[in-house]
Amino acid sequence: MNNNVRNRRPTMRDVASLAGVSTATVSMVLNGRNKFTPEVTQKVLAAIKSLNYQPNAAASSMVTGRTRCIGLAILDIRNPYFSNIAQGANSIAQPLGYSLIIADTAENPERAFPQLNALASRVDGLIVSSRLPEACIDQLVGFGKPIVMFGQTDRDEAQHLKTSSVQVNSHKAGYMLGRHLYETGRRNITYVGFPHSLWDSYRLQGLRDAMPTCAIRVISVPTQSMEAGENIAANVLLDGHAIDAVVCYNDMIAIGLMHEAYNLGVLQPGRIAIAGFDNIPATRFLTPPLTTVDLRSEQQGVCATERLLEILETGDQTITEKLLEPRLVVRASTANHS
Amino acid sequence: MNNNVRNRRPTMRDVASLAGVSTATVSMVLNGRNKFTPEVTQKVLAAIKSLNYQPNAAASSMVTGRTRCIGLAILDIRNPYFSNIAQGANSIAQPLGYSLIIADTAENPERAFPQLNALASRVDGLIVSSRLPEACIDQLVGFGKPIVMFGQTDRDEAQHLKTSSVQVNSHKAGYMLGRHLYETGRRNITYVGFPHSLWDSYRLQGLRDAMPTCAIRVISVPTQSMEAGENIAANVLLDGHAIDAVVCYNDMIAIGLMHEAYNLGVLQPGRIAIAGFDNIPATRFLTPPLTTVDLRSEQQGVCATERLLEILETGDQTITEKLLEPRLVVRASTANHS
DNA sequence: GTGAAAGCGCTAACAG
DNA sequence: CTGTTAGCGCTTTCAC
Repeated sequence: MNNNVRNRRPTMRDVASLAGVSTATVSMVLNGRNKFTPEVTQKVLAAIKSLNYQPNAAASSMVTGRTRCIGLAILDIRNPYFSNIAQGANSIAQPLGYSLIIADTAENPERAFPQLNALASRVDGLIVSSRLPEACIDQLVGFGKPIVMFGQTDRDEAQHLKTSSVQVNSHKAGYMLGRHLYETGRRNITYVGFPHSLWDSYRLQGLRDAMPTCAIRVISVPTQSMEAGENIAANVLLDGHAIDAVVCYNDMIAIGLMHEAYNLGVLQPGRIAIAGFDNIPATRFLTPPLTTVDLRSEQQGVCATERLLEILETGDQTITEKLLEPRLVVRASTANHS
Repeated sequence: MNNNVRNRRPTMRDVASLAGVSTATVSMVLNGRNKFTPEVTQKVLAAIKSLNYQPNAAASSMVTGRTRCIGLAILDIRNPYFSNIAQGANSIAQPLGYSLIIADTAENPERAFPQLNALASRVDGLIVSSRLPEACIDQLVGFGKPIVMFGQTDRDEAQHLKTSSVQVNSHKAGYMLGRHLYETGRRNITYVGFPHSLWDSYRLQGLRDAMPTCAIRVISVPTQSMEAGENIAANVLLDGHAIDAVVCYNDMIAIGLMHEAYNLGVLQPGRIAIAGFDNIPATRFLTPPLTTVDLRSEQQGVCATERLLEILETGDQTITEKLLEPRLVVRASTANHS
């Protein structure tokens, strides 16, 4: 009556009694602590196999205080920039036995906060990529779970950074693209911005600093999507402004804008340069291929996860800032045929 | 000494003693069970806020036996087909308070099994999209956690389905595309297949059935990526075969192939039709826009999650099959200018 | 080297 | 309507 298996999932106690050892032994065998006699180890393993025993993660978490889950809060999993981050994060987390819980906060922006709350209670630490209200970040920090942010620039009253961060130099990214356009003779630039993003103004400033003698016209779009680029194309290209280059906040917008520009028949190859940011995989396969600045999205995911796991494993709470260098990727969309 | 807060995170007991009630009351207030006097509710809420109390999800799971997490096993989060599935799943799970744990099994195929093991122990149920070895599926089923599969076709010895499933009619998808090509006068088709996928042969058979008098040449690629399409393009287009249409296993392959075809200069608009499957967002923005068959990826994610949550909430273990209808999306890449 | 036992924080009976 | 209490399954000292 004591090693019965009933209908419920087998527990460690079932394994222990079948193997004729104590639960402590089973636990230690599973976690590879002490060395036991091969005989005991064998018996335990055999019992586990025969019962098809699966440890209960919740019970383990409760006593260890660790879930071996990490949370990844991103804006939109369908955006390749974010799915690359997720991929990079997963490539680090998975081999170390950590699972990734992904929270897509765009789905329901007004519910982002409760969602992140729920997330925070299930994970050992968080990687936060979305642009969140400061109050939200403070609250998250208040949970006491380690957080690594992308592009963190906020500081507390004493100008201390609140969390470790990974960022790519947005100003430099804009500057590199600006230089390239300037050097290929472009002087009349329109920047299609996405002011909702933290990084928007840095990219624009980089552009400006690269071509200080040129005025840059700025037009904004409400979402970072191909549709937004498509919708804004006519405004950008057909309102009578002299233009020889359009820089978009990201590749998605650029793709939509470029597509619609050809649709409208206002774009002759080589006349108006088009460029974006991110270097999403599709950019290389467009006609013409799109010039862009690679923001190392996958590497961002890798670095953030490495840092978070380091905090988790070592307890080192030092606030670090990792800065990644952008890479200019010149393709035919900015070629100059004039 | 009894409502001290020490250094650790506050527990429900801290809240209870600060509010001057019992832990049961706190628990019930939080879970919205009984109606308490407004006074008690207020005190509890105030204590929670003042301590910044956050419930411990592991402890709750242990007693309820439910984690409110669901696992999503997909092949590659960077593939828009899969990220759309994830998006659809999230749109259902998130408002109901379920978190999504995403396992990208392509990262490390030989480790897929331990990874899914770890996943299974952390979730209430699984949605499995990747093509997994049958033994792996059996094992997953053996855990006793509800599973919903995409495109499940395996049956046990008695020809019973093992899990509920959501699928899109792949044969019909192929057939619709085949009809379209046939009706626009295409007779010499090359199919660029991805035989590793379960659905590959159904799509091909659908094509064949739509044009029974035409021989279809089949060429395979090893991965479902734009690079694979790019690499195979010369083989497909330059080996002397008469061709007037190329159908690819999916849009990614088609995008790569079409791009390289223009690069090679072998594609005059309207001469050779190109088409794919999935209707990923980028297809609409290509030059020319790509004809494809929409496989309702987001809807697949929605339906699978709805079914899984239904199983979880009602306990209804009936094995169901949900069949989604594909939609042909005709665009310029198959226009006939001859 | 191995077992006994004390909880981890929470929920859900059951009493009151 | 509210409090007491018994575990959920596991890890981890601490004895043996």
